[in-house]
Amino acid sequence: MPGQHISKSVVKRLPVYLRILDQLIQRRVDMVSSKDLSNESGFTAEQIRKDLAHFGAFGTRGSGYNTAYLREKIVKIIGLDKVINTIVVGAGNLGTAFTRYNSTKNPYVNVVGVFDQDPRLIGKKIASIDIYPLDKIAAFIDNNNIKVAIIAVPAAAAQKVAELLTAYGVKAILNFAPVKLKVGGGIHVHNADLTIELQSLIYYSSAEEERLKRLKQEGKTTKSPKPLLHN
Amino acid sequence: MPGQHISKSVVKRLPVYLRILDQLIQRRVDMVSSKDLSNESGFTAEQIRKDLAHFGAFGTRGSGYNTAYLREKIVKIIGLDKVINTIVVGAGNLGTAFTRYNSTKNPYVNVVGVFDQDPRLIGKKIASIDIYPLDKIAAFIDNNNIKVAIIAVPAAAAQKVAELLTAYGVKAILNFAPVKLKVGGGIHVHNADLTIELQSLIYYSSAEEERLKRLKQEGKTTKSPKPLLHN
DNA sequence: TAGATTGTTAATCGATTAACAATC
DNA sequence: TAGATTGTTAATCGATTAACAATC
Repeated sequence: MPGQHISKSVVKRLPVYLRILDQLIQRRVDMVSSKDLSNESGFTAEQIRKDLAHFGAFGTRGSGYNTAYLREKIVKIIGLDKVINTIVVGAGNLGTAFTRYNSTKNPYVNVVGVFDQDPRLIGKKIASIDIYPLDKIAAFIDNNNIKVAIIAVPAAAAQKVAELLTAYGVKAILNFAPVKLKVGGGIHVHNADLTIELQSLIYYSSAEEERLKRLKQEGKTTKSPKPLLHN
Repeated sequence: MPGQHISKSVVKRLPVYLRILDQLIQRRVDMVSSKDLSNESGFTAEQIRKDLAHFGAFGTRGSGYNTAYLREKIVKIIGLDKVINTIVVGAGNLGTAFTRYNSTKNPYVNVVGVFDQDPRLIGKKIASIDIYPLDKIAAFIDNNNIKVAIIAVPAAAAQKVAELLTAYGVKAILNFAPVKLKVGGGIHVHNADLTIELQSLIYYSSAEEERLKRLKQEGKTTKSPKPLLHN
């Protein structure tokens, strides 16, 4: 049933399928069932079939999916069938690591420039990618038709950077800064706040029932403080 | 209505509330409404009230939530009311950047050791945290009662590391490696696959309807390849 | 008391799971 | 033909949104 709007959950799973297909193709496996994909991805076979069915009928009943064919389809669905150039804003720990990591691990997306306001970094390189001053960013986005960018600047600077990026045509942002960016309609922001990822994990590291029970106990003695009349 | 099981979506939002409360407290704001929290977080006010109501009644009708009081409650709910020590496995780009980033930006969780199998790194430090050889990890987890760990090793090594960690009592893992980890029941894994985050963003960087239409067109001419009989 | 804002219940929406007919 | 596995429809589940009574 292709045609309708695709949910975020589905879109987030597509690159997982792509990664698995790339691995299978490299191992010269040419057919794969939804059951196999389930084993590799952790998603259920039903869900995988349903996800793919949103875009078309790519499989063969009785035998599964041709890996190369399905890969090609998914690449097109995501939009990775042409060269994708991105920029990283912020050459600190995260920006640098992301740039390096991406250059070796992500065959589909290129970081083509890194931007920072620290003059001492300008002219240096990260994984052979040049670091440019922040005030060159507008021209760069324009000249290179950049549609996707990574924000890896401190929280206080992120909103301004987001406005700069979107003003010059960036449509999608991967945001490492711990702030909710306010962007216009049609702009997609994906938050990758590592502090939050780690903190929410803590919740699961000790028995949750215990903790909630303890909290409940305390609630009986502690009272929610009365609001002060002033302020 | 406190007591029941809390969904993942709710748990993921708690650290966001915490971060905002910390900021408000620092600015000496002492009352905050769900509406205010909504503005800062991007979640709806109704959702925020509902999330908090899972754990108790922390607000005051008519005036909102006391920031210090709510912060204290959330800290306890997540389990951040005592010192949380974690370890990072893998001292490559991502492991190093994460360790540095965490030490300056995450006041609630400490990285107390970094592990790597490369002998040249042993004895060095990252943000004043020692790098230890991988074969010291079991004793370290034991001695320091580590319950949470970060995996930042190559995909091929990640499963083994996960098994090692969980065998010695780690209950929650933040996984940067691009593989689905197979872990036993009761172990929580949070995947932070940066390649996938970025790739799924690409989907939103060009008009989706256009792309899907084009795909549909092509589907009419290209046929799903017949499976070969051999294989 | 009037105004504001919570906590909670009910309605809606969306996503996942189950089931199975279609078909290779 | 028999066995396998897809694609799709129906049922279930869970999460979000809306509405509002409670109450500070």
